Amino acid sequence: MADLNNLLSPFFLNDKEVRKVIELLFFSYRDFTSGPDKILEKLNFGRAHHRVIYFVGKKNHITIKELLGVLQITKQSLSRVLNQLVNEKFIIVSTGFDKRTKKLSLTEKGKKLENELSTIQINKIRGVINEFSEEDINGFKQILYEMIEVDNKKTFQEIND
Amino acid sequence: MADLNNLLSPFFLNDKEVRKVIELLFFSYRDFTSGPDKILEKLNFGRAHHRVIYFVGKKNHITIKELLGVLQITKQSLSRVLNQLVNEKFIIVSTGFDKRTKKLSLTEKGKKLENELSTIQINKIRGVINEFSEEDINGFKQILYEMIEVDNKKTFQEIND
DNA sequence: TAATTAAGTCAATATGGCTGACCTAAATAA
DNA sequence: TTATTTAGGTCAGCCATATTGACTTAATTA
Repeated sequence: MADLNNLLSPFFLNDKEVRKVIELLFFSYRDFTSGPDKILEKLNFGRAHHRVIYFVGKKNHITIKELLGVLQITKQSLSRVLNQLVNEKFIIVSTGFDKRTKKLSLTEKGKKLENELSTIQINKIRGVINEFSEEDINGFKQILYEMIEVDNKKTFQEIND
Repeated sequence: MADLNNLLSPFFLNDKEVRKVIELLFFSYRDFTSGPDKILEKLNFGRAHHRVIYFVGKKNHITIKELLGVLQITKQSLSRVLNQLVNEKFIIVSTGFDKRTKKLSLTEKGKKLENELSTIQINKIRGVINEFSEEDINGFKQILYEMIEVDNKKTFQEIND
């Protein structure tokens, strides 16, 4: 009977309940980014710098084009932020096999910052999901994944090859 | 034995897996806000306007101070956005019982826009969670809630009285 | 009456996006 | 081989959203 109920009409949240989810996303995402924001501020960096550092750390030798695909900003926007990171020696650039391309890597200084920023978010997530079951955590990840648009799901898969 | 395993050592995600969660949050939040962003653009509004409209819609007669508490921005930042919304007749202002305070409300025009924006996000969430069990959805909400800082949990509770 | 509170305003600054126009060098297709 | 496409860069200007600091007004509360 319990299964039947679920088969015939999936669990339904009314508008009021769905709005709570909207708010949970807003509040949780803001607090999720606030930790790194404080560290970045001291370096006169912003969240844009964090994203670049994160994804260069994620995929060593990532090209400008790939990075633009992940971040979905214009190259002019990326350029300003990336040049700062290169000038301040958080990132080094080398030439690819295809000599038109450039490969980005974190320097030791960059790795140190990446680690500092990511550790905050990793610990935050770990602290939270520690209290939940494997099923809850898998459900959480799956729901977030399904909220991503099709094209960006591909991007997510690609950076996790 | 299965329970014992869970009791002794809770389900553990290694750094690589937690990093996937970081990315899922980044991608999903970006796509979550992209729908409304397109509509707002036509009106020469941004996400800041959306937030104001959302929370005024959520709590009719909200005061400036309360709104500042929810949004956590400076009153100078709020002022610019709010004045635009008032000038363009999406929001009306009245005086509170305490005559120092102001009470904000959506006009019919404001309600229409609020509905248009929220419907996109409500449908998106509903479309996703439709595929999941009640347990998964509750887990999802609880995990998001636990990611919120203590003080902001209070704010979340307050706006949902 | 004095202090506090809610709200507003002026000015300057920083960040992070955008568009448009234009350029170079390298790879690839005709 | 020439033409086209691709990867990347750059200059200029614009807009949105946030900040800090200083100051004001009016109303409430101590």
